[in-house]
Amino acid sequence: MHNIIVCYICTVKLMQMKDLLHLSEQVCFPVYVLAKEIISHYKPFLDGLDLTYPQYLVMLTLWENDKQTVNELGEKLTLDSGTLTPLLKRMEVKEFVSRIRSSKDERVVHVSLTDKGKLLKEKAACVPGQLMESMNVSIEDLTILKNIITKISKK
Amino acid sequence: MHNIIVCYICTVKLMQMKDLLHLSEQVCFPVYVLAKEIISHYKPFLDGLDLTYPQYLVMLTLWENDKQTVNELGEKLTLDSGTLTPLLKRMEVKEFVSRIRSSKDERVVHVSLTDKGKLLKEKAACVPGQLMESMNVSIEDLTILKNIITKISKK
DNA sequence: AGCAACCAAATTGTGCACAATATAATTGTG
DNA sequence: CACAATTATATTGTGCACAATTTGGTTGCT
Repeated sequence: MHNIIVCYICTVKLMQMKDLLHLSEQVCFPVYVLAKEIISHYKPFLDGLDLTYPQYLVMLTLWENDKQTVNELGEKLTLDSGTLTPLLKRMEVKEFVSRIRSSKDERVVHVSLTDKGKLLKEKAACVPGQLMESMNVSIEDLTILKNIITKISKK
Repeated sequence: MHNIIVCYICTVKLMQMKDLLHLSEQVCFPVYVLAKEIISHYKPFLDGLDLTYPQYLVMLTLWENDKQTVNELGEKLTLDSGTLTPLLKRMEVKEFVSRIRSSKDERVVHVSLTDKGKLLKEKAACVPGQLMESMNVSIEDLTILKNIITKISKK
């Protein structure tokens, strides 16, 4: 832990103005690569559940709070209807969710878990643990990553 | 800086088993969102260059080292030919790159910058600075992020 | 030389991701 | 009550991203 901190401080202190232009390139690209890496680590476990990563995110959201509108899902996952509508239709074909248009306001579509979708939660329970093992990362590192992203993203 | 470090240590110490189980979701989802956020911050600047973010990555790679094979680009950017071939064809139509099949080994395609592609480097020089301003993030935070991702990704 | 491995790109197919637009329903205002 | 503004979802079009397969070329082995 201490070594990491010393490393941060040294890196920051040693940075010259010249490097400033270069730095943002070297930061944004690794984030983009890491996101793809993470999804590829999920893949073997999610394959067993017949879910893609974005579909898994929808299931996580619904397991936490069943019956949500497309809009609510989109806000929580930062996805628009152009992405969610076809994705949810594929999940409906697999019978993990049902899409029911509201009778009160017919513009609204409610997305709910089917029994099969609810049951899948048990099978998915081991995914986080398996993932952590597969990524082979320490809790400390993950926590640092989580905190720094939270700080940067909250803008 | 010191506050952040104290915060990490406290967070790690205070974590409960229940939180540990969901740590992967608390990290992986934010990474996925941050990657999308960064690309959306690039968009207004890259629109002015008539480049998408993955196309910009190809240009960065070629500006650093002109004339590379599809394979070399794919390794540096972690993209396969199914992604790169159509992407490079679109960049060829825009006349930023040329694709020339090797005469020595006709399986190999060399990708080079056109004059227009080389000239674009001047116009792109201000992108990193503009992006930093648009994201409104400190160099210290970016450095921490970069270091922790480098540590996690190198596996 | 002949032929099996191997290799580099391209192709095909599925699934996001998002901008722009369309459609239809609801709400607010005079 | 009419009607403009707003809202929620769907649709369309473009561009990745990656797995699986194909095509054609090269290399190594006997």
